[in-house]
Amino acid sequence: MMRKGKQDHTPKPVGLKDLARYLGLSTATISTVLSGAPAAGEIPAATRERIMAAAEKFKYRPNALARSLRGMRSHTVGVLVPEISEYGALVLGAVGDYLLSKGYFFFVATHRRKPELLDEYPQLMRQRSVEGFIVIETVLEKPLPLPTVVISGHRSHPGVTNIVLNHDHAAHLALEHLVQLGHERIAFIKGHPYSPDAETRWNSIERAAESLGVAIREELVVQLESDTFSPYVGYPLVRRLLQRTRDFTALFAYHDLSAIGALRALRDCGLRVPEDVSVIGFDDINSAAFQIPSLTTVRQPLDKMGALAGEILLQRIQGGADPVEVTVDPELVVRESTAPARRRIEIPAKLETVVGT
Amino acid sequence: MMRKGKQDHTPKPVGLKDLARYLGLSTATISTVLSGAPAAGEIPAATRERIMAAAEKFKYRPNALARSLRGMRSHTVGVLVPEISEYGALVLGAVGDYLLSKGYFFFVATHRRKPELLDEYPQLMRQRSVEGFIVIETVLEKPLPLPTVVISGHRSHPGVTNIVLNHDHAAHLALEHLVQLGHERIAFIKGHPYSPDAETRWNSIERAAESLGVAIREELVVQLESDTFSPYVGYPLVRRLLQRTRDFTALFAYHDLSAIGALRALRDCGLRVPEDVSVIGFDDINSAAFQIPSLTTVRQPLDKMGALAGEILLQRIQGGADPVEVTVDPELVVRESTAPARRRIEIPAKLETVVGT
DNA sequence: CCTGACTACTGAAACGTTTCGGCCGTGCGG
DNA sequence: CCGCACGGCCGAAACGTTTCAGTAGTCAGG
Repeated sequence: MMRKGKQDHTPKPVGLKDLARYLGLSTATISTVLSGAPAAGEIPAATRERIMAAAEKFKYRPNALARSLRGMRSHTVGVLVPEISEYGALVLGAVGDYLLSKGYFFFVATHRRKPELLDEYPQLMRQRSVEGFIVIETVLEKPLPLPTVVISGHRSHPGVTNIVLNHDHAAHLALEHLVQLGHERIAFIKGHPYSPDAETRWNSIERAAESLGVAIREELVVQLESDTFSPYVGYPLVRRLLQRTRDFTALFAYHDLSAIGALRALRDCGLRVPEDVSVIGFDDINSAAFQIPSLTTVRQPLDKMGALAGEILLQRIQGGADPVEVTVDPELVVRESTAPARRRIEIPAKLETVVGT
Repeated sequence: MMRKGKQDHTPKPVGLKDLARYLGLSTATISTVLSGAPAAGEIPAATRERIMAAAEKFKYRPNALARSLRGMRSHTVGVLVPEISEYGALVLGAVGDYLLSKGYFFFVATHRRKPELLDEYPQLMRQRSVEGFIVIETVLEKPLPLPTVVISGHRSHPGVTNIVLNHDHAAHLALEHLVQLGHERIAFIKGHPYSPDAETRWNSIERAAESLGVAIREELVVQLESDTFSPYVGYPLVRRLLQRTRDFTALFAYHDLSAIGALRALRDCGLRVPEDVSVIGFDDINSAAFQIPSLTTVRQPLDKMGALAGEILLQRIQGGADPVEVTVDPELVVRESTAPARRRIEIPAKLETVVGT
């Protein structure tokens, strides 16, 4: 079914001039009153009310473009995100709610990790007069030309505020949990080389491991490569790991996403979680709780981080405080995918196959 | 750590006037050339190149606000979405990619299903001169004052284009699959009363059921109520259902989300999927494939729907074709959560309890 | 030498606000 | 009756573009 052509073009919206003509006043006066400028105090209440009433009557809506052009304040910020994953969605939602509540709108651009897009979008946004940037899960090669708040970015630049998780704390929470359950041989999934969090978190894990007396064994560490943002990221990796060795009782994944893929890979290889292998994830995305078994994980307060990013950015835009780094704390969420380590069975080599079946 | 005050304010960007002064030309000429207006043909190549070179040299970037104000074209659209769920994220990503590729930017607002926000945001967006709206998964009470494309909205309004799944086809695919596996007693999770898709889909299910000779039993139908967008939506519902009766061999959920919750509820009640109960979802969100068991589902081509919405909206903005409804086709994705129905065990009533244990 | 056509531009208005300096009229003190 | 202060409002510029109607200058044709 089809309609033809353009429908009735919206009737030209009423502007300040129309009101001025109607009221027999100048646009200056009306603008002063309606925009609540301080000078509005000099206008007698009677006139003010006349103006209000007329504005109401004709449903006057100020044109934001003109206002921004004149005032050099656009009340708009740009949000840069690699893609809208479940992680990104949570942060984006929180950022958006905060900004909207403060009268700011925002442009979103997904740069898909392409350097040329990551270059271009901020430029385009600046042409559109955004007042600042929020950058999610993205490595910034150089600082942007406006106030910027980066979530999980991990790169110091002059003029950008980083919001980061306390990874030392996070790594410690997770490993401590495993150690308390008696795990000693722990496998790890490291993050993608391009993931800003990956390196930081890995360093934290190394530190935590050392302080807890856990050995990190080369042969039990695998690294994410593939670029999809489905749980499939973890799957082939863990399959390959299991082909090499099954000599571990716990797996600490980079992600909930990769942990979920790992769950599946373990099961497909005949291993039970958590009886044979404990799995712990990271992030606490919505679906983590609804895996079978439900996923033990380290929660990042993504909503808080998003709201915080919005708050700090607006502060900075208004020329306020200008923190270089803000740290938020993780939380360990224990569910079903972790359990006491299976007893290390000391078996004479010749019996091993028997027990293995 | 803190820095003080506002840092070096971005140096005033160069404008047309600056170029004009530098080149000894008028802003009119420069604008004509740089914006590629048809009249640029009248300017000799030598001058054109001089202008280009200067623009390049001073990194001239036209101010989009001024351009929009003058030209009454903002190259911006507004996107309205209840919240950024996994469903919304996929659509939003696709919409965004399409729009960005065509030089459009977009504002996103999450109305959280609050009527007052749903009223207010379109107004605010119009003040910001958006040229049209894309509305996702939202019931529109009245048409918006600009070209509008609605995804999964199901409400006819003059001037709005609906993009909808072929629900008849979808319902038929799903039920046919179950019937072919021998299922006769099928439980259903109906959508929330406020979900635009819910009613349409339910009607389709009724039609499909009739044409396939499947009886829909009142006592096997439950309806979503809660408003979270985690898989938890399905959980308590299915628990309650199971308390009433276990006399069904398959469950057709409204959602993948609710299906995932159902998986968990079934397992918690000691039922195996798919051996005891087959489960089929809807949407095919990313995590559907990575449940254990992986979820059989009816896929909605969300990315396609998003891109389509963008495409149609831009067409309409340019005064082009104006379809009232566009239908896209679902696809059945068979995974592990469905299997042949367990044999109906004909039991004398007196033995029932025994068998039940 | 005048006319007209063409080339290569320019001037200025317009888009819808905000804002600052100024202006007019009234009332009061002197 | 004059001057001044003040209340109440207005004019116009400015924000950075686009675009339309010109207009100087050149050149060919008559």
